[in-house]
Amino acid sequence: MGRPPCCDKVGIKKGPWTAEEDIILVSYIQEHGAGNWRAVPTNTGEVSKLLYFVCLFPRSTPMICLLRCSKSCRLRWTNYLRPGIKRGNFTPHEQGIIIHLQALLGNRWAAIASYLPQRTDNDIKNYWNTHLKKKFKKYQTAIDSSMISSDSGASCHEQMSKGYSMEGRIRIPGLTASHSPTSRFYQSPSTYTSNTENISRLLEGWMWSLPKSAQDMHQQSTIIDSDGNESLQGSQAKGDRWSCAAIAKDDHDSLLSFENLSSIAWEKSSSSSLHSVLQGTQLAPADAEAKRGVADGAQQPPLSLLEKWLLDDTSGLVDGLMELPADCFSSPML
DNA sequence: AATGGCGTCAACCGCAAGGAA
DNA sequence: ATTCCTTGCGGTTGACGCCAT
Repeated sequence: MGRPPCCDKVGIKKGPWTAEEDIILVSYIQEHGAGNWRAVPTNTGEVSKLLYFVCLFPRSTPMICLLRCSKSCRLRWTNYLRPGIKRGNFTPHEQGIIIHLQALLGNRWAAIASYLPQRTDNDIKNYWNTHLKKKFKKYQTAIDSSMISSDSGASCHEQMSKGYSMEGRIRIPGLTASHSPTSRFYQSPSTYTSNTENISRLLEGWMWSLPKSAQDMHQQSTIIDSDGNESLQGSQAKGDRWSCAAIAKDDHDSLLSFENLSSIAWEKSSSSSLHSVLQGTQLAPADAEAKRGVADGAQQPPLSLLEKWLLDDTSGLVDGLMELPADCFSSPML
């Protein structure tokens, strides 16, 4: 119980991870797979030596083990380095899911994250705390002040969930229709199984200081986001510290061969949660149809009130309130 | 230009659950 | 049955960047 023993040792580093540490960790996981985190800090010395040997580390880099506790290694992997993680702004649809599930599940971020496999629970938690919670409170206040005489038995949160649920949704036994995830957001875990984007992104940082011809050989791994912008994220921004002169292509390719690693990682991380949620789920015909629509890239249903509101923060609460479902203001007391 | 306030998010902490020995 | 270890989870913190003054 309690903290892993390594965290009590003197010399354990804290604070932001460096690019060197990320590379050591990723290389280690490529070799040994994710898990057995306790062994990571002590066993990464060999990885460090290898990276030094193939000139991926500058000559000045000391050959050391990761000076991180096992827990820190695990978190760094699951929240940042793991393949398949989507970073950047949350889409209105993702926001809608989060608000909807938060209303249902409370602050069970891991459960909520299981409906958004590309997002980590930490990401969702942060996003809720920094963006959505405030928006929601603002909205709640506006509603509360407008429905003094309405049904007081249900909270505004519940009322919103009710309103939000008026559109077709997956029905999951044990969950009411209003509390089910929206089918159009569901993606098969297989979508992420072979996603090595994060790792490639990380490793690409190694190439920054290579001659242009060498960089061109790996140009295809440049990340292009949904808006078509090329991007380099996270630790990669620190990549300019690398002074490696050249890397034999074979060495590089071997380090880039993360297919096995990512498959293992995703078999473990994505199949369990998402499948367990949906296991035993019987889709109503309409919902099954909706799910097929996702696969076909079909037109999405109209945005709910809440989604509209999220899309336009300045749209004015009064307008939004006018669009609330009728039952949101109905009161059995009247 | 300096600085103070605020927002964001990566990382840490403490606890609990589950499994192996 | 108990202990120990690993992993997962949610709350919190602190560093950093942006912006207004």
